Amino acid sequence: MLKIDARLSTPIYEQVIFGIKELILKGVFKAGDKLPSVRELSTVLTINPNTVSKAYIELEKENIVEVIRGKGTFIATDYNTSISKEKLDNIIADFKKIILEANYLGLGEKDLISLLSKEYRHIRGEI
Amino acid sequence: MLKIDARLSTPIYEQVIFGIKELILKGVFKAGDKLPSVRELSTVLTINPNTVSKAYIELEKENIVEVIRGKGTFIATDYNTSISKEKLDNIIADFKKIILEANYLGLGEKDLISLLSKEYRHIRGEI
Amino acid sequence: MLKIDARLSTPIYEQVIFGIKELILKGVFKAGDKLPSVRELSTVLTINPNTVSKAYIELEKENIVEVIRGKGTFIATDYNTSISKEKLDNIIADFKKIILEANYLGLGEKDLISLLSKEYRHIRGEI
Amino acid sequence: MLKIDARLSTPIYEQVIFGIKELILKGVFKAGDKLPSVRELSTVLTINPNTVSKAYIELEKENIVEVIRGKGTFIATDYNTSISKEKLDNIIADFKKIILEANYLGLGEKDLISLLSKEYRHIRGEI
DNA sequence: GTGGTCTAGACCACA
DNA sequence: GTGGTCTAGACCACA
Repeated sequence: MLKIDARLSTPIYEQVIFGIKELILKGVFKAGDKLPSVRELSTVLTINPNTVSKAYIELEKENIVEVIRGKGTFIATDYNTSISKEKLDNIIADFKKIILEANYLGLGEKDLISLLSKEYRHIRGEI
Repeated sequence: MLKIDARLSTPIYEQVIFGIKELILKGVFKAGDKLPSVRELSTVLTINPNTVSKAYIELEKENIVEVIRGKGTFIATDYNTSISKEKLDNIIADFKKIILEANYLGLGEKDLISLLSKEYRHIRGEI
Repeated sequence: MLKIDARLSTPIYEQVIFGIKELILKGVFKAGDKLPSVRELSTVLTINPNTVSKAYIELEKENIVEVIRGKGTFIATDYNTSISKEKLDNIIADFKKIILEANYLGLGEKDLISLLSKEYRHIRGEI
Repeated sequence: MLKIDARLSTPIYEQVIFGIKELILKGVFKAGDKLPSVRELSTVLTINPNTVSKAYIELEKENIVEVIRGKGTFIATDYNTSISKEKLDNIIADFKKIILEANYLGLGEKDLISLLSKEYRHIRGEI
């Protein structure tokens, strides 16, 4: 399910973070579920344990998982969905970059909205 | 017009690249226009000439500007707006990241489309 | 194996690029092999790390090597040998220059073909 | 006949040199013929007079033209076709680069020989 | 004046 | 240890 490609410019630990977020959004992981251990996941993905650990720590900072010593890492039960201005600004900055990039592909506003909706359907598993 | 923030994690040369793309999209720079020289822009932005040069070289590789030795750097006259699969995939991957991120801010499909449209209006100068 | 001559007009980073391409063609480097690190090669060749880095980045853009952050630079496993019109045109333009130059050395078509074949044998190590 | 493209990486003065060499090889210019004046040619090609001048000076160094003060520039009558080791080495080095480049386009020895012959026919006007 | 290459070396993220 | 970014500044070819 979770795929890692070391050749991508996206750091591996970020790929792990997004992979887990995707599995949560798709409902594969639910609140309270136990995540694979650092060692386990690093073995399966053939990546460095430090890299998995870094991803888990980051996910904990975002209140998405809870690390309980001696027991393991679990999907947090209390989602913190308050909108932080910083994160919202990041999304807006990302949209800006995408818009500028799309312009050179001949893609306009309607095209991007269409792509965005399509990606939503894709993640929801409708495609 | 072109602002650089060295504190951002986005590399300075990328900020220059996006800044120029934005000025083109806004119509400030038009096909055939001469960009500021490497030295000039580096002085104005108080960054190193090499950093500006790196941005210009990258823009040239994307066919957005033409570097003419001994004369200067100019906005390309023949836009190459063919859709490359690679670049389209990058946009889709970016959307995916945004969707996953937005989910934890309590933002759904409609919210993101709204944000995207708003950013378009912003770039077009309507806001 | 890889020789750099700073006195040549050919930029050092291009000499590195051609040197590595030659080692690949000769079979010294094979798909998946790890190249020397930027620091290592810069020390061996007594050139600046930035210069080696520039060569590696260029080789990556040509899909000849894969740069994996934190791990190293590797010979690409999936060769992309599709003929791009642009590159083919470059070769033809180079041939044209050579023909014009050869004409003033009293060298004609047969002489050049002979020289070309000889160079092939040389690269294959038959000479 | 003589075309200049400032966007190419080949310096303009070199394009002028090769253009004139080509016109000689094609027989358009013959021994003793007068070349256009520096001003004339720079006006026609809309390039800097210094650039044309640099090309003529270089052609004179190669004994291909003779600059006679107050009269103009003429195609030399005594071709110096002696093979200089330096120029021959340059051609061999160029062939080496082409071979390495061609390898990544999937072109081998026979393909290059074929391309070379084709370019000869093209220059001779057979195509 | 213009961009291209290079050095020497710092600091950083990532694995 | 690995590559990525950046500075400060030199020297060069070209127009």
